Amino acid sequence: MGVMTISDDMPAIDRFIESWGAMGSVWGINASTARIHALLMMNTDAMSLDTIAKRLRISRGNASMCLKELRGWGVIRLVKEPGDRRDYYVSESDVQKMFLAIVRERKRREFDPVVEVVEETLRSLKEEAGGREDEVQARLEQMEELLSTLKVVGDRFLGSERLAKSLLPLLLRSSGRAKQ
Amino acid sequence: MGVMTISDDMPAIDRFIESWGAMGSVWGINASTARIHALLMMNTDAMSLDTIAKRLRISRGNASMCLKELRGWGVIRLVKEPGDRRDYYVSESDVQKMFLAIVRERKRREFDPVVEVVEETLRSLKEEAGGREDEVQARLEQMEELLSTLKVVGDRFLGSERLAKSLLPLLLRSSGRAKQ
DNA sequence: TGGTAAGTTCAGAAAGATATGAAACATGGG
DNA sequence: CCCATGTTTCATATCTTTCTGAACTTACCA
Repeated sequence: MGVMTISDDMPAIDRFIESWGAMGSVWGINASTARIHALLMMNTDAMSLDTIAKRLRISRGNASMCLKELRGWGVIRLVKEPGDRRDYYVSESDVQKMFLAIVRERKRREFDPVVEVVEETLRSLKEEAGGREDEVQARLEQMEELLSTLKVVGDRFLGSERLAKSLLPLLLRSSGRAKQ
Repeated sequence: MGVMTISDDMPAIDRFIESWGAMGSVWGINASTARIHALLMMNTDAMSLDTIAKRLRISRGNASMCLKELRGWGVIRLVKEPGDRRDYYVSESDVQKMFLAIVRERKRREFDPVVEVVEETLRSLKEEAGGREDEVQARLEQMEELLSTLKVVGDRFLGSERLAKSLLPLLLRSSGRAKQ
């Protein structure tokens, strides 16, 4: 059940689902969640929880939690068919938007708080060390710089939908590698 | 013993070590490893495995493995004191360079292979779908675009020391799952 | 009402990641 | 050659994350 290995003789759609699952763990989303996401992206028609769970061979409970998470990221949407009590799900169609939504949210809740603490401790260390210990002071400053760079780039990049979207193709073009 | 919570009344240096440990898990390095790294960054003089393990209250075995990993990332260096059989370790002094070394290496061994499989499956899916199914085709193309953008941004970003200051660490977090 | 077909939650099982400590391995002197 | 000292490896323990399945809730309809 659940996650399987990717082999050549399975249908392309399944290979995609599994590889997207692996992709998920690269950017910090668990495999089941990413697999559901992949499945919905490849299905234009809405799917019920039950169908999804059966298709991916995961429990209904797990599917329910994953769908909740995906709803939380805003990358899927619930649709109701009239005269049917079931909840059906479709993927938002703008893939880049989805991607940004996830990255942004993860940054906000995982990256930002940690960086804040590190910065705070760096400040105390600098104070404490006063002017002494050149080498250490230099490293502290380098680290502060690194952190603030990370923060600024992150904020700039993720701050605005428009900026992010227009920035990406720009980088693409100037890299000299024609896309597609 | 080992990892502790960060509280105001502990010395700034320890607060830094612990917070850098947390930072580590944001970009996919386990806490012990990141803590050792922090300790070495804040110590200009070389430290032996034994001293490190005692200082951080972790086992010598664990310390040994973490040091090995850090050597693998190229962010610490082994130095020998004449007339002493012990191995001493010092951190490379350029923090940004270290950071880049880690991110670059993680990209190479975790991000690139996964992206490659996803791309391959996207290609087969496109072929398979032929011209039919507009909506799905459109999504496939969007995803290909997203992937190639990520790749290009990553390469460009990591290719040049100067540009290379962020984005990927935000995206790349492995939770340690996809080793080597 | 009671029955049923959903959806959600959550305690605990299973899987996975990390850490320990002791045994195996190395090496440099006497 | 053997001891002392230091390092690495690895089976096992611990801690964390993910998943399951059953209990619980809700909404509809006869």
